[in-house]
Amino acid sequence: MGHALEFVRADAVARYKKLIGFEVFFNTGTDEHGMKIFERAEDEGMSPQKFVDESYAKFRESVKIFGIMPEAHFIRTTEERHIKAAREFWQRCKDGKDENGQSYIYKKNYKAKYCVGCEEEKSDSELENGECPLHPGRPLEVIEEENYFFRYSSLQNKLLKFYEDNPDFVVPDFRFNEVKQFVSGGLRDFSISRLKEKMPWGIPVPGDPDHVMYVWFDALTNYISTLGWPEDEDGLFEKFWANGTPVQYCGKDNTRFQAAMWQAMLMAAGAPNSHKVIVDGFITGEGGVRMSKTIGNVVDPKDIAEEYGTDALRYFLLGEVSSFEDSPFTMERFKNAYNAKLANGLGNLASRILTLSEKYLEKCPEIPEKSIPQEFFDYFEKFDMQKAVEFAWNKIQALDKRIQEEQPFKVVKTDEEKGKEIIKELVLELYAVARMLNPLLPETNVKLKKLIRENKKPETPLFPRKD
RNA sequence: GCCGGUGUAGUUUAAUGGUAAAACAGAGGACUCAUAAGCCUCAGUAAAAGGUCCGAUUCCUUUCACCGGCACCA
Repeated sequence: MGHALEFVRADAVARYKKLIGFEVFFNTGTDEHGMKIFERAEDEGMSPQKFVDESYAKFRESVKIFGIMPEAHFIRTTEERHIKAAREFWQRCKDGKDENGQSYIYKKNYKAKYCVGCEEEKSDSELENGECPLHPGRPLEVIEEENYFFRYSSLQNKLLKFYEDNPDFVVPDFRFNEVKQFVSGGLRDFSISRLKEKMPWGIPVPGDPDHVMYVWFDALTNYISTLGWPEDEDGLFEKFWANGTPVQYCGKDNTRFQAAMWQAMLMAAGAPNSHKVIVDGFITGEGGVRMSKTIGNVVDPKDIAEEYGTDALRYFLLGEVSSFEDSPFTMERFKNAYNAKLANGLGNLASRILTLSEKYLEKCPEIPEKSIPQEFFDYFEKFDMQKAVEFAWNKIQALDKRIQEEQPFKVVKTDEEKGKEIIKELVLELYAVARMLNPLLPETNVKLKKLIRENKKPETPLFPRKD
C-alpha cells in the first residue's frame, strides 16, 4: 500500500504538471541489485537475473491498477544503459576533487564486526553495549577488508549551503529539518562497494573487478540514467534534469538517501542537483500500527482496485490519506469514504445533473476554455493533494446545495427558460469538477467529460453504492 | 540516552491570546431531479497540573502518552 501511495501521488503531480502545460518525464523503476535479491533468488533456486526478470514482470503488472499515466518510464537497474551510467557516475565521482584536491572516492581498510553466532556482519546500531544482543558474552570478530569509500564528509558544507539556498528543497519542512540536522551533525565517509566474493550481484566497480557497487550508489543514479545520461543523445537529461525541475517522491524512510546522499553524489560528479524531494508518510493499520501479516491488518491495493476501481483507490490515497503524516488504511475507512464521497457525492451529483440535462437540454452547452480555479492548482504547487481533493469536493457539495435551493427540476416545469438556464450552469459547473479530476481520478475524468459532452446520463452509476 | 515534533468532537483533521471549525459517523425534519442519494436542524471536542496575562486551546514550565531523527539494514 505504501508503494501505491507514492505511485498515485507522484502520478497526480505529473498529471497536474501536464495539465498546466509542462512537458513531463515521469520515471519510476526497480532496484534490482543487492544482497537481499541475491539471497531471495538463491532461496527460490533461480539465477538472480531470472529472479529480477520475474519480479519486474510482476511489478509492471501490479502498477497497472494505480492508473499511472501511460507514457510513464520504467528503468531497471540491471539494464545495460543504467549499468553504463552508474559506472560512469562512479568514475566522475572518482575523478572529481574536493577543495583539498582529494578524490571523492578512495579506497581504505574497512573494519567490520562479525558475530560468529549469527554468521553475519553487525552494524553499530545493531549492537548493545558492544555485543550482539542475540549472542551476549560472545566476542565479536573484527574482520578487515578493503573497500571504496565516498568522501561524504567533505561535502557537508556544500550540502548545507545548498539547503540554505533552496529553502523548500524537502517537503514537508519537518522532514527537511531532520535532513539538515543530520547533515549539520557531521558526515562520515561511508563504504560504497562490497567485495564481489561476498556479494556477487551488483554493478562492477570501474577498474576493479573484485568489487561491486553498494546498491544505493547504483540505484540512485536511476534518476539520470533513465534520461540517457551521460551521452544524452536525445537531450532528455539536458531538458528535464539540467534545465527542468526534477522532483523526487519517496517514503519517509528514504528521506536521507534522496535528500542528502544523492545530492552529495551529484555534487561529487559535477551534476546539477534535484529540484525537490517530496516525502510521504506511511500507510499504517488502525491505530497507527504497522501493517503486518501477523496482525492481519494488511490491505492489498490490488483487491481494492479490483472491487472498487482504480479511481476509488486513488481517491482514498489522495484525499483521505494525510499529505505528509502517517495515515491508517482500513477497509472500514475506505468503504465509508467511498460511499460518502464517491457514491453519494460525485457519482450521485453527476447522475442528478446529467438526468436533468438529458431530459431538458437539446445538447451540451458550450464549454469554456478554462474553468478550474487557481486555488486548486495552488494546492498542487504545495504538493498538498489532500487539500486539492477537499477543494474539488467542496465544489461538489456546493452544487448539491445549489440544486436543493434553486430546484431547477421544479422551475423547469413552470418557467422552462429559467429552468434550462440553471441546468446549463449546473452542467458547466459539473464540467469544471470533471476537469479537476484530471490529475486525481483520470478514468472518471474522461468518462464524465464524455457524458457531459454527449449530454447523456450515466447508464450505470459512476460509483455504485456498496453496503 | 540525546535532539525535534505531536496530543482538539466517536474518527480524520482546521483555525485562533478574547464565547472552538469542517468532513465522515450519530439523532431528528421537510423535500424528490438523483445511486433510499442530496438538503436543513440538533447533539458532541482542547491529555494532566502549574505559571504569565484583564483573559490561554493558542505563550512558558513540569508530568504523562505517542511519533520521528540520531548513518554503512536496504
